[in-house]
Formats: sequence, structure tokens, C-alpha cells
Amino acid sequence: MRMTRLLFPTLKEVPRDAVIPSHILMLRAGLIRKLGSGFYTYLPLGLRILKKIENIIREEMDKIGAQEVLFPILIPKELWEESGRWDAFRKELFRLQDRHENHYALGPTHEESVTDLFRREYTSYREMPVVIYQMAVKFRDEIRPRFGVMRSREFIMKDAYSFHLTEECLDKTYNDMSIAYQAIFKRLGLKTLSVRADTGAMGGSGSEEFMVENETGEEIIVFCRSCSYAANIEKAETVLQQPDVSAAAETSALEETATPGVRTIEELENFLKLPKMSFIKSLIYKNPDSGSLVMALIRGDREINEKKLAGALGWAEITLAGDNEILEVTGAPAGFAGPCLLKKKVEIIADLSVKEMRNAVSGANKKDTHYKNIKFGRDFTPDRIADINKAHSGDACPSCRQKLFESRGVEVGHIFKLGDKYTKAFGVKIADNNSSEKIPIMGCYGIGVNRSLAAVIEQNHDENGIIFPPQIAPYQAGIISVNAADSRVFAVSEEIYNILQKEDIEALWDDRDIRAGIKFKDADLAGIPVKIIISEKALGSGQIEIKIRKTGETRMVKKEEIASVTKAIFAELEDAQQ
RNA sequence: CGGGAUGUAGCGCAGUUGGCUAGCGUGCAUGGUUCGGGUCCAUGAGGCCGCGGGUUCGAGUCCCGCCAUCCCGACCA
Repeated sequence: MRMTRLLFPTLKEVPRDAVIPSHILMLRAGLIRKLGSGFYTYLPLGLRILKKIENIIREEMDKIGAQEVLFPILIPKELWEESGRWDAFRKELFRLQDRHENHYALGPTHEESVTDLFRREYTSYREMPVVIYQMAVKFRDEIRPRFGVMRSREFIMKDAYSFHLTEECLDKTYNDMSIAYQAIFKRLGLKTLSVRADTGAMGGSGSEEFMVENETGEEIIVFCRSCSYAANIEKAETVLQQPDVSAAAETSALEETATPGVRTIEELENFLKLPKMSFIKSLIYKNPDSGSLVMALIRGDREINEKKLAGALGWAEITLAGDNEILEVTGAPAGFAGPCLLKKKVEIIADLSVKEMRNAVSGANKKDTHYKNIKFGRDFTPDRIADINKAHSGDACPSCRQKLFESRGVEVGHIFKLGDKYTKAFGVKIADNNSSEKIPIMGCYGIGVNRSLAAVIEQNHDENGIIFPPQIAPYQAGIISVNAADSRVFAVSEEIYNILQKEDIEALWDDRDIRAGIKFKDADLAGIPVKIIISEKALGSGQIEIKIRKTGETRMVKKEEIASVTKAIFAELEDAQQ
């Protein structure tokens, strides 16, 4: 491509809307432009990269026997009612109507679409497993789109779905996917962390998230440096150090203590001069669907993981109760709730950390009053004990007991076993080898395509711009005619451009009649892996210069060596990435 | 949804305290100069000052309403 014919609008200044490196650089390098909040136009360079990423994903999917289809963006309401998600998905689902007032969703994910296809087209165990995928635009009305293409409302996702009659068959495909994902991210030049994410509510045995460590990431990962344990903080198990029970000696009788205006754990700590660990934090939660209330207990130095709590309770949604509900349950204003002598009987669920507590302090369900010397089992007995504790760095690793570390990450891929949720809801039945019918089970596997692009940039940039790995660079080589107005330079540039074309090296020829400095800056900004520099100076010595973006290294070569040396450089860059 | 901020030339910003011809940088056009890392000089084009209403002789500026965009948060009593 000649740059004089290309829409490649680079920006010298940082656009006002962008704050993170990938967003800033995608805008500055002329890859994307914003059309509205959470949706972006891909300009020629950006689109080329996207297609390369998609093709890498395609190759790896095809390699494991997955077949590509394309589902419509629109999904009829009826299909989503069949799975129960028309109501369950709530505000994230873009909904619209046609002129006949039929309702549709803009597809945010396609379990319904694929299950419907499957039930119409497949009948026999002989055809299993079935693995179907698509590369398509998805819509989610995100509560807050942000960071450019990192979290957008319209985005591109590769979503794959598999169907099986046996667990073994699903395990095999799931495992193939895991390996394919490793290969894909490696080829994209992304360093990912594989994070276990046991699907609590789903009860599935397998779920794996592929995270890219990044300080602006929206997920928090807890991981161990001693073993391979890594988990999303929402799901991380915890192993708590229990207090030294013997030191607490005998427990005394329950006793009221006046705590005027002292509500929070921090305030109690100061007021009673006791460590956080000696308090029982008591929170009232509400199920917004059913309206039912529970009291959740956790040790004062800890926080409740609401995801875990909701999972333990089997609730789809969870929210803290309001002041009126707190008053209703405890008979006291917020800040004085405790598990002993509740005004209204509600279910009490306690974290494992509470079980060993002796001489604990908690609210007395009476204004400005707390109880001291609370003993588990004597003064209160929870209806249920579960791990509802939020993990933190410094906690013990659940598998090897070493210290856990925390880091932020961006989820670029997710694979998990779905079970029969959709096939059951859709009444899918497949004949097995005894000619009886069985409900197939499914797996589901996603990759955020444009999010992966943003993640690659987050991981591969410097003060001059993006540093694309050659496999996904918009163009592999940039030809820089230092003085395009010079007829000899122009002629040699054109000759080299033609050689590269013939050798299947994607070249972007900067034939603009502008100062060389701008050409260098633009090529670097857009992350072109190598620059082939044609100048009068170099032509005089019969040498042409090749400069490597990533290292800044320069190699002088003869004209006829250009293609071979360039290819060798790509191979070196790819090796270095392994 | 709650909080904060911002909307002025393609892009980045000043101007709002103090009401009257709307500015700077960059980009763009023309001429010259320079020519291997965003040259320098000159000339020029380019504005519903987010939208609507109000106050006033007069509003980019003051008041009211709306819209859009960005950031933070979304309840740990």
C-alpha cells in the first residue's frame, strides 16, 4: 500500500477522551475513531490487525475440528424466553422492536442461537462432538463502557460452543480448547495467566479464564508464586489463620457494653481498644428477586465476598438491605446489628472465620449497645457455615499454603463447561447408541477479539508508540523514502516495494513528499516491525538500511538481500517472543 | 444509578473573575526555506463558543433546563 492512498490519520497530541496507553495509542496511530460511547470505527490499519487476529484464532479453532458459522445479530425474544434469559439478563441486553412490534435482542452471546441450530440439525450420537464457533459483533449495554475498546458496548468476540453426550467427550474438547487458547495467545504475542474459576452456581467442574496482567485491568487476580494456583478474587478460596484459642482461655458470660454512636469496625477498634479480629461483622443482605433477608457474619478483619455469598445462598442477585429492613430485622439502627437475639427470625449464614471465635464482640441489636463475650454455639448458632470470605494478598494459598499475591488483569478469554442448562431448556434430545434419547451437555468458549488487540498494545509499547509483533502488525514492513521528491530514491523505493510484494512481505510504502522525521514517527507510532530506509546517502554506498522497531537495531544490506533479511528478522522477533 | 469534571476551528487548549472586533498551538492551503527523527518564516482559509430557553441595550461569559463525553464509585453499617 502506498501511504499517499491510505487513510492513516495520526495524532501528535493525546486525545482528551483517552487515559490508558492502548486507547491513546489506538487513537493516535489512526487505528480507530469513536462514533459514540462504547462503539468505534475501525480505520484501515486497525481493521487489518483485527483480521489478522481473527485469522490466527480461526486457524487454531479449525485445527481442533471446530466449524465456523455466522449467527444473526438479532435474536427473537421467544428464543431468549425459552432459556429464561429474556428476564434474567436485565439491563445489559439491548432490546428493540420491529414495525410489527415483535421484540428482539441484539445478541450479547449466542447460547440460544446455537442450541436452536443444534436441535434442528443434529439427531445422533454418531455426530458428536459438535463444535461450532463464530467471529462476530456482540452487543452489551454495559453499565459503564470505558478504556476505549477494552470495555465497549459493541465488540467483537469469537464464541464457540460444543455439544456432547458424555462427560469424557466434553472433557476432551474442553482440554483441546485450553491448549488452542494457549497457542492463540502466544501467537498474538500476549502473555496470559491462566486462572481457575470454579463456576460456583453452575456446579460445573471446569472453568478457566485467560487473563492479561495489567494495572488498568478490571479484574483482580489472586495468585501464588510457589505453585500454579491463580484465581479470580471473586472466586478465590481462602485459608484463614485461626486465632489462638487457648490464649483466649475461658469464656465469660454474655455482657452488654455501651457504645454510643460507635458503629463501624474501625470505630469499635478505637473505642474498645480491641483488635479487629475480635469483632463479628454482621451484615443484612437482601435478595432483590424474592425480598428475603439474611444475616451474614464474618470476622471483623475480613470482608464478605458477595459473589460467594450469593452462590452459597443460591441467589442470582444480592444487595445490602436498607435502613428500614435492618431496623425490621434487628430492632436497631444500622451499626448495632449482631447475631444474638434478633428481633425478627432470619437465616444466619456465617463465614468459616467465625466458627472458632470466643469472647467476641458484636452488635446487641439495640441502639448504642454491643455485646461482649459472645461465644459461637452458646450465644448464637448460624443456620449455615460457608466460605464467604474475600481473599486478599497475603492470605495462605489454598493449595500450598504459601503467601498469595494480588494483581489486576484483563480477561481476554474464558472457557467453561456449561452442562445441560440450555439443551434441557430447549428440549434437545439426541439418540445414543442404545437408541434411547439423551440430553446433550455443552461447553462454551469465548475470546474478546478487539479486547485482545488492546491488551497486545498494553503489553507492547514504548514512548514512541506501539510495537506490534510481526504476525499481527498492520503491515510487516514500512518503506521510508527519505526524500520522495528525489527521482532516484523514488525509483529504488518503488523497486523495493515491488520486490517485497513479490516475496509476500506486506509493505507500507511511505511515498509522501514530506520530511523524513514525520515518516519515522508515524511508522513507529503504528508499530510497524521493520523500517526499510531509502536515502540518497545510503544509495551512494550501494546499501539499504533496515531498522528494527523493537530493538532500534540497524542492519545495512544489499538490495537483493532485502527480502531474505527482512524475513529473517521476523523469525528472530517471533522466536524472541516464545 | 450516585458523585466529579468537561463541551470554544479537524485535534489539543486559553478566554468566563471584568458584557461590546473570539484567541493560541498544531493541522490544512499558498509561497519561500530546510531536508535522516513531528524544520523555520510569511500569507491565508477555517467557528450555530454542545442544544434550548431566560435576563439584558448587549451573553462564549450571568440564570434555568436539556443533551453528549470522560473519570471515580455502586453501598462491608
